[in-house]
Amino acid sequence: MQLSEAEWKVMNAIWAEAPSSARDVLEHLGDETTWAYTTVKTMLARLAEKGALSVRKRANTSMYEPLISREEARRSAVKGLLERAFGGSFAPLVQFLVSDRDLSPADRKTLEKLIAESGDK
Amino acid sequence: MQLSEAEWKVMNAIWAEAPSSARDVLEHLGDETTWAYTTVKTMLARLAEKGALSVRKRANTSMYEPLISREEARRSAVKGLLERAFGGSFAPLVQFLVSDRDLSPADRKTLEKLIAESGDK
DNA sequence: GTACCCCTGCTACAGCTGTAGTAAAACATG
DNA sequence: CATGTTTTACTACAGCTGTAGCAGGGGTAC
Repeated sequence: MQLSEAEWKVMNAIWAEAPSSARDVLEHLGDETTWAYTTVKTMLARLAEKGALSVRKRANTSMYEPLISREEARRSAVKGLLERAFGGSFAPLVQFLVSDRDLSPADRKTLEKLIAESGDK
Repeated sequence: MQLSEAEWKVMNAIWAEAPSSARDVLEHLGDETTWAYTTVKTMLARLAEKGALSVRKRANTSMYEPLISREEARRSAVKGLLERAFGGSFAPLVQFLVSDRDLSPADRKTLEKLIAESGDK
């Protein structure tokens, strides 16, 4: 499942705390957006319609919960990036990450550490 | 500069060989798409308009060359992914990559090797 | 029970994206 | 040159995305 930018914002809010009402989402977004309440509602409706969220009425308010996990969504997103921009294979992406001049020494350190740990598993 | 899926396809063709005519691009795409010639033309025109390509007429045919590098485009794409899907920071992405269960042993090996090499520099 | 506020279900609408058609100019070729 | 082939410039149009308005139902506080 591919998510658009606005959809990611909403899903991020819901993964952070579920179930969430539209108002919860709006509040969670804080000053990350200047959306109207109804904009959030529209996004939630679209996400529910495409199967990313479930809706359940509690009193008169709809509560939303994720039907897809953050992991799944991330996997799709990474896969999409890989296909569009890196010829579909993994190595060029990693190559790019480690050689990107925007990568700070701290980031590089993080990378090394993570890899080392993953090797230990 | 963010590129859409179709734009990536065209840019990939042009990075592979520039300058390219619309027909060159279409041929380069091969069976990756079933686009009409005019679809390629439309994409090229849009990319030129948004400053990703330059156009120069050779005889009666327009030749296109990249104005942005693959590196730049990749950087933007990775940045976009990072922001939408990984809270904007690098570590979670790498964390995800190394722990992704879709990652083959070969990929993991690649990752380790690349990191090790980058450490050597 | 009326005035207010919140929530819901619709509808709207512009800009972007994918995909292409058409008309007309330019060229190639017998 | 007349005809077929390429190429170009322009236009089209549906679906997706971002962004929101409106009308009406329900609760709440007097």
